[in-house]
Amino acid sequence: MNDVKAGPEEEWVKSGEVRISDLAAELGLTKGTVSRALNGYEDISKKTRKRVMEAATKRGYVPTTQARRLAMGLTETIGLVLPPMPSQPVNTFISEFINSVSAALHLHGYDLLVHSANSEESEVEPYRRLVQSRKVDGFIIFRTNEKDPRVNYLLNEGFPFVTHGRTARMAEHDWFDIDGEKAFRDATSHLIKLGHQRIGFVGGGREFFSAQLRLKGFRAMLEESCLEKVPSLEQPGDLTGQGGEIAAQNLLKQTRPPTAILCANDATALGVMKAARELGFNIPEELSVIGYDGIALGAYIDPPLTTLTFSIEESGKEMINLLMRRLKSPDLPVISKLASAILKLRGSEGPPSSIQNKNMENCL
Amino acid sequence: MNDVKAGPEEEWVKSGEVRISDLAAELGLTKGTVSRALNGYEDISKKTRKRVMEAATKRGYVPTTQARRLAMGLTETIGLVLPPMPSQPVNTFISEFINSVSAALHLHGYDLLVHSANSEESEVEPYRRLVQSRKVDGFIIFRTNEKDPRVNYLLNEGFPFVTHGRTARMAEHDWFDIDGEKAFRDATSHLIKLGHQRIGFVGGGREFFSAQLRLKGFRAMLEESCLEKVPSLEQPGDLTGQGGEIAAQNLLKQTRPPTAILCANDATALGVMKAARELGFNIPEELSVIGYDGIALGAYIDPPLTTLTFSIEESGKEMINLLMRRLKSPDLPVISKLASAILKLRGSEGPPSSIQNKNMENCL
DNA sequence: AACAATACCGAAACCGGTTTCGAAATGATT
DNA sequence: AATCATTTCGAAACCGGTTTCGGTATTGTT
Repeated sequence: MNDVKAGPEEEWVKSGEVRISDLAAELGLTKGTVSRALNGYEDISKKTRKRVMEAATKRGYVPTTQARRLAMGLTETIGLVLPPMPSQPVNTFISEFINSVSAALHLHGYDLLVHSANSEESEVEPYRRLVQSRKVDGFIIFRTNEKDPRVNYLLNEGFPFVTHGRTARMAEHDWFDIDGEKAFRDATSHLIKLGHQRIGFVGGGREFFSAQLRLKGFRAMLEESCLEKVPSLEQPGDLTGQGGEIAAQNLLKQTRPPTAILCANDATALGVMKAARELGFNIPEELSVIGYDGIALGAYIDPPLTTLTFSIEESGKEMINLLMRRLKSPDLPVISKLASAILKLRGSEGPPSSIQNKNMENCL
Repeated sequence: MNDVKAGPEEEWVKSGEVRISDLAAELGLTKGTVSRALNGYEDISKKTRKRVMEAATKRGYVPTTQARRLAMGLTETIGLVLPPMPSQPVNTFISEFINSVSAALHLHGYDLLVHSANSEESEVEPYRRLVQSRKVDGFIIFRTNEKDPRVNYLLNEGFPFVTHGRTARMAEHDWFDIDGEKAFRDATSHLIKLGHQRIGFVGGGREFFSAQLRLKGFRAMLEESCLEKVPSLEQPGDLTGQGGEIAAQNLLKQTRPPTAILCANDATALGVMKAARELGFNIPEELSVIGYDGIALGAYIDPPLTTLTFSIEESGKEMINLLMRRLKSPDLPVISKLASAILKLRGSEGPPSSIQNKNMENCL
């Protein structure tokens, strides 16, 4: 039933074994002619074109990618270098991102080359290798740092790329980003409206530009609402669960702990929630927690994690659009796209238990 | 400081712009000779070899991958097709897996091509395309089904691949797998030793072979321990959080609900825990829950999820070993590797509240 | 019917490497 | 010094396509 019934006379052609020269010989044409016929050149008569195309589909001819690419001088491949992963908690973002980028590239006939970075060598080394060996035509870069060596290298090389996230040199390259500043203004505003006056913030490392922008949004909304900025309520983190735990301990052991904590991402938020539980804080009654990333599993914990979420699929699509444009016309001016995150209320936040009433009407 | 100080006389050579013919001309050799010198052929004098290699490093020569591959008739690329992802909960496995596979491939000089499958076309279509266009030399396949069309296609085609997970035709192809049967025997045994007598099981879809094996291990240990097999305690799932919720409701609303639930994976377990909370079951006092996958973030929920875990990094490494062996010698007999999972106790299981004492000593 | 314009295809170069084969140069042997 | 074996490299084919250029064959013009 599953047999490959290959009779003795029936020649079984494994797919992909027919070359363009075979086709040409079979048709009594030269491979140049066959190539032009298949690629829609105008100097081929309708009759021959039809003959060629029929023979091609009949014989199952598919051009060998390597040869085509060599001849045309392009790789039709985009590189994506994974950051070294010391088994970070919630990397669901990465797989979804890869998926969407890959799908978007496929629509343009491009392939995705995923490369891993080992932590022993310089961050730009993988990029250098891929550029020098001409394995890719461009790069997708994510998790940008403010001063990003990868960006510096590629800009210097004049090599096409687009980043997910802004950098110090964002005026010089195409980028896509989520408006984290606005997102955290929104989240902060939401907490303030609930009655919170002491709000903690757990950031990412200073190196992550996006984490800085989130902090900026947080501060801006505090100021706008006439809440004093308390330095001890701003804790650094590292975008991991463990970092969240440590930061939360620093926040909650204070004599006047915050009634709410904003976290630079969901992994951090999970760590914060864990620490809070261990210190006896009920969420959300005694402590509100809000994350950022919208990881699906935040909906399965108790209480479900309120978070700022955005469409990864759309991110991938947009980035590929930017990159394809750049590949087509390398000299076009730099453009960028800023998408917004939305606050997804799931239950880990609420009004503070002790409502410290204070005149919140106006700043004056 | 970051300037590229390119004096007027200093020619700035963008990396990768020097071809083998340039090198040859510069050295007064032919490109054939240069090629052999660089590739360690024995018919090159030490003197010229040294001369060539020095010039190569000095000029920063790196062979163009496309040309090399075309000439050598191989792609040095392995394909990995991502399953269509309707934004599943806990896909942290995938990104870690990609990372480890990519790193392992890199050691062998291979690249990883990640392709996405859209759900509208047949499951094998992406594989067919990659094979026909000769973009890859082999495949990594994961999440196998018992009757797997991808495996059928590739076996039929005689195309190299290795699977993560067994299939009905596992005698015909190389595979790597975690011994899920043993893992679930262990987990079941652990629960029984804790005193549980009514243990529920939430499986994966029938199509996932691995889920079937886990069920098998569960049943085997029940029988070995003389516990009766209660059909209503075995619920189907789909390896998602939502599936876990539904299954848990079916289990916990029974007149005699189980005191423990084994889940085919962690995503399912999260759904089970959510449903249990909503139905008022305390974990682990009134209900023990055990998952499978060892996702890092299971440690951050309350209670931390006890789970069966294994090294994804090792999985990737082993699979690449199998695949490289196959590529080198296509006619070697099929081999496989079975690794074992370990039970990671984190706190979501414990003795049942009402210890239904029954003679557990021996089966007689 | 002679000539120009157009349609169509073959021939060949090319992309940038690798590999085979043979010839020249060198060294060893007698 | 003549012969043979080795070492070393050049020449050329090849991988499988694409693209340019030029030459027929065909059509259109007067």
